[in-house]
Amino acid sequence: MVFETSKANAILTILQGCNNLTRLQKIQAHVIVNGLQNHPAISNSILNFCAVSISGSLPYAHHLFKHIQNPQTQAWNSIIRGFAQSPSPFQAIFYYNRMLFDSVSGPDTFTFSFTLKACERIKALKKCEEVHGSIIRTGYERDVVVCTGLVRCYGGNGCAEIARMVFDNMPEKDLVAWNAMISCYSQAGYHQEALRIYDNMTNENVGVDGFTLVGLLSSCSHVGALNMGVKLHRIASEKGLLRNVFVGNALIDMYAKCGNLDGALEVFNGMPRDMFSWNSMIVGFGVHGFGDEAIYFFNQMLEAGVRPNSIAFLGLLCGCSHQGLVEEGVGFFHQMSSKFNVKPGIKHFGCIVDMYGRAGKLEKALEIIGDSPWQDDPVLWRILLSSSKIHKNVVIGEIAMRNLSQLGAVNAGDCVLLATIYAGDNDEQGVARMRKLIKNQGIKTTPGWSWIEVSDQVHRFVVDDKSHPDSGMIYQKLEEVTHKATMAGYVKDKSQFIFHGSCSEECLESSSTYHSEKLAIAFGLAKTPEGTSLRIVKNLRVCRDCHEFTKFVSQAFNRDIIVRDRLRFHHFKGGLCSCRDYW
DNA sequence: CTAGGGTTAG
Repeated sequence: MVFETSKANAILTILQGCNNLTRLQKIQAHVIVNGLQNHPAISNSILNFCAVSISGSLPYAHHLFKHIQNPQTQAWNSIIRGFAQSPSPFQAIFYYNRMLFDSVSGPDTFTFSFTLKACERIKALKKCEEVHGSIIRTGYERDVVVCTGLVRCYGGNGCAEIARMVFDNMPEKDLVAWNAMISCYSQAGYHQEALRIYDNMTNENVGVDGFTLVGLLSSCSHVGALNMGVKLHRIASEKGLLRNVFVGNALIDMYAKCGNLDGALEVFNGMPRDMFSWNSMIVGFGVHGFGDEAIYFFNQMLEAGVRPNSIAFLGLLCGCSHQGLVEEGVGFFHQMSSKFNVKPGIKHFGCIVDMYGRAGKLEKALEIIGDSPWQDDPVLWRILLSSSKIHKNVVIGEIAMRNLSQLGAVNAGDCVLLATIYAGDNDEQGVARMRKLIKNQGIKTTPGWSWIEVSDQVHRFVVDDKSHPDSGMIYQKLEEVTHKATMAGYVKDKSQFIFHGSCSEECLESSSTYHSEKLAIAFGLAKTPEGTSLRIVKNLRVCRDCHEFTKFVSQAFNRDIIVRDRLRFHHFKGGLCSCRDYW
């Protein structure tokens, strides 16, 4: 077929400036009048606009595509890309399959990129592996962009190790590829690995941008790596990235999660803000138990014209609950639906149950669960059990456990909580029953660990850890620390296994010796200058013995020790803890 | 002459 080149070129130019569908349809009429509807570049351009542009129309693109005879690779790419970024990415896979099996046009790097995006979004690991195979067969496995897509796709499907293998095999890596690897680790929870990638990166001289910093800062938040975070803050400042909201928000979160709310506030005050910025501040105050501040920031957010979403309320309610602001919390809870049109989710109900429970109103907490749509979920019952522990209430504790049991959801932590309640009631048989339950039912325990950051390195410890290179020194130091703490008044909880108030799942892992945070504390004391604060992050809740230990250590060594456990922050200072021994 | 990487909660 012969086309009139000058007319075709004119139409292509007009198409490039097209920004809405009505206009496109007028151009299309023009195309038909001139007999150019089968001109490849023109039909591709129209198709691409419809499939990809925000003002396009995917259903219309779908319609157009059906009428193309023998679509070329570019046309397939447009339709695959359109569906990959649409609410139904599986359609992209459908077109990819058709392209491979029914079409003479072969896939290229673009095809693979878009298809991988779709696999990532719908979590299609099998398809990802299959596409990976095709990439190797067609010889595209050396392409940086395609490999970056593979890294993300494997990472998003929970295969960080395979993502890393693809990454390591890339013949050349640019900044985007490095950033993808960092965010893959960070989102998969491999925070130490994410931070380690940064060291490799600096050796390779690829530079750093906002994306790099955001991924790294997110990992710093999770492991409480304040020193590293501060270093990244400095880099952001040098590179003029402090006005980048993504970077700013990641910094706010990092400071808040590392227990430095002043730092968070300082960043917050010096940047353009969006909903994330407000939420990070509110959540930050909330998890530290500063309800008044969370409420203040919530109101400021409203004044700034930002509509609160469910996360803002989560932070707000968490703060109210930990500070004991029951009336305020319940008020906000009702306003969620009545005033802000935010539907309370299970987590919000959890805050309310916790709020009443913590305040000692256990019957009211029980009533809330009964009125909630989540009686069949273990989460709320578990919170009730935890409240029963704080108030040593055997009756409600047993009700909570019975419900957990009926749901088949009893875990080791639950048994420990109830055993602790029994122990406080001097019910040795009750404790023995819980111990037996765990043993006979083979209930799984979560392995406990603690992180501590010393200079730029994050060190991780488990119970009775001997794997650290400085292990010998650490145990020696621990003896000294225990001795000094004892001189200050610490009495070791000698009972084996959750008697007389020990209450962490970590107590199940070992009948004696040292929980992970004691090792982290000893290491921190040995490796940091006198007077500096120690920051520890652990994945389980602190047990009574370690809590007492840390209080006396903070006094004996005159150190602030900030422990972030699974649920909240404990600021130890001068022999006292900010949780006032309620947790 | 169409690609790839970003923050809160969980």
